[in-house]
Amino acid sequence: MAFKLPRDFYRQPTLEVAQALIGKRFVVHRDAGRMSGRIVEVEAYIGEDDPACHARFGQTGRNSVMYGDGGFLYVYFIYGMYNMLNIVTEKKGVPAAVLIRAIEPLEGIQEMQVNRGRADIRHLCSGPGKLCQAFDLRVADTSASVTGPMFFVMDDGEVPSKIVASPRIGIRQGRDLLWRFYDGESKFVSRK
DNA sequence: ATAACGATCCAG
DNA sequence: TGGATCGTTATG
Repeated sequence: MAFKLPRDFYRQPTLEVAQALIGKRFVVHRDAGRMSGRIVEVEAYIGEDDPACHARFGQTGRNSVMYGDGGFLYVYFIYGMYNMLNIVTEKKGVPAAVLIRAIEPLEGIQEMQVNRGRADIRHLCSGPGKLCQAFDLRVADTSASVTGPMFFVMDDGEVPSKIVASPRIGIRQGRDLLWRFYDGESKFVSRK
């Protein structure tokens, strides 16, 4: 019954995609092996009018993938040392994405522990910078398809019992919007 | 050409 | 609670 989410899934309105991603399984296949985990926390960034979205200054060299079709990765570098994983949403021409903020590790935990330099499973992917380090996601992965053999998201039938909405974290503008969503039952979110 | 700052994390 | 650390963007 498990199936890979098709590109049409990501073409839906961003707020719908964001909430629907909670409980889904993010999978990465590399030569090193397979890693996966359950998405438990996300944030939506939508359009040039969203003051916290990277598209607020219009199309630039960094954010151009956000203007393309949904279902592709947007990984960017921030604070001089961290990467952030986003999945582009909406149809071509609408700049929007979902930031993956926290994941419950399921497969490839040993490799994640090596990549993170930490053993505690709760500290492997409980934050957007942490999960990129755990999965070894880099800016070079930007524009890769999230419906391909290397990166994809699975619906494996698990359904979160309750999804909580809150303001987005770490931004200065746009705090009035409740565009952060997380699994209220999960112990793997970045914070409550 | 330059300066300010950011969708963070960790140690102390 | 502050420091690390550097690419991106705006401004002159």
